Amino acid sequence: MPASAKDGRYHHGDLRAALIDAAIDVIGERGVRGFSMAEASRRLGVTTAAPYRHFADRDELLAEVGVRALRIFATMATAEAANARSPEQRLAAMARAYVRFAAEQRALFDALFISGLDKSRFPELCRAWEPVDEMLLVVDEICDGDADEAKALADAVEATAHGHAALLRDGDYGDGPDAVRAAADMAASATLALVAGRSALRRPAR
Amino acid sequence: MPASAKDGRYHHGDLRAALIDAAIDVIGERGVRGFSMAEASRRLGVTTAAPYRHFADRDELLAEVGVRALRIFATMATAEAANARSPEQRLAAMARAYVRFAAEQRALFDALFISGLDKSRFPELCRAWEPVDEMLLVVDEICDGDADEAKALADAVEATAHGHAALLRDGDYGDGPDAVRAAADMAASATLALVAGRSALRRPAR
DNA sequence: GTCTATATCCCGATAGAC
DNA sequence: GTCTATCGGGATATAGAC
Repeated sequence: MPASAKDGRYHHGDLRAALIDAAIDVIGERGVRGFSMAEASRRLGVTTAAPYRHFADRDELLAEVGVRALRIFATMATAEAANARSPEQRLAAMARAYVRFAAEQRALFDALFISGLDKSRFPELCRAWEPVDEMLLVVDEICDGDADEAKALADAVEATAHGHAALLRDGDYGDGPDAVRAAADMAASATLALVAGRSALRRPAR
Repeated sequence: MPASAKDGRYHHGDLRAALIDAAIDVIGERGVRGFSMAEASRRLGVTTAAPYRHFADRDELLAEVGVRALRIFATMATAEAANARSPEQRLAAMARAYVRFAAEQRALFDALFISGLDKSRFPELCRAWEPVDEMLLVVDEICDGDADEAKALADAVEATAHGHAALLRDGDYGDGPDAVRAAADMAASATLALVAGRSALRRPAR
């Protein structure tokens, strides 16, 4: 991460950081599509040109929001997994956290997944996935010894968690806390089902 | 594909239908974010105000694209499932079709899932899901008699298929035909794993 | 009832002054 | 680093031609 602005001599000590915060606020209130550089600038009392001294374009700011999103998700997942007794339960807890993250940090989830951002443009954002990948290494304990199966299980669990989170975000499960709980439960039990049926992951599927 | 626009002058034969086609073309070439009413109008040789005689706003046109998307997906899934011998294989074929749809009909998938469209605003679009839901009723044959398990399995399979499709679209599995094949295989085998481990779907996940 | 012409407002982005 | 000024473009609204 490039160093942010120095201590505050100007209107904003750290416009760069303030823009990231403002972006999250705006996305939270109006959605990613309602977010604009202009709106963020307005909230911070700077002109619409000011952000471009810190971010090449709108997407670069969104990517920075994405980096923060992944940090927060990793924190949530770690906390959720802390109480789990078995590797299977840890995996299920991660899936649950994925869904809760989509619901509780909607702005961050949206920046990451429905902003239309081309993530490959931002190496920093790619690197931000690493902690998540590392957490998924629990699969090694589950599949002990079988690396192919472990890899397949990790992929399946990630996709399943993502699917539940995305469909929840899309309104497929309804709205409100009940929908979130339901989606989290579904993701967790689907994860356990994948673990239980994991021998099917290695066979050619056709 | 309906008749294209003559450039210029007089009344368009069926601007409404032409706009839907044009929208799909533009999204295919420039992505959902690159799509605008203005661009579609330009391609059809009408003024930027003309589309608003047929669609209240940009989202209403996107929703219409979404309706077509679901029709085409249902066709693809039906075709893919036609050769399957068992209910399990039909379910896996549907998951495979979901992923292939995301890859082969990127414009339609994007209109549906990464346009940021609020689908609940469009009842017609909600209704367009029905054929998909009906196809998922194969789960009843798999879980025979156990309605709760069948419901849980259908939800899990849909989320898993969606997750693989979304992550493929996001570039997580790389690009090109190999990535598509890999993602489709993963979705299919994950589906079979869910079937195999489905007894875990009913138990409280925590 | 369909489209053109026009006009307003907002946004992304850039250039150059302080 | 930020501001002023500015360009190009897109989303709509309205008025009027056919």
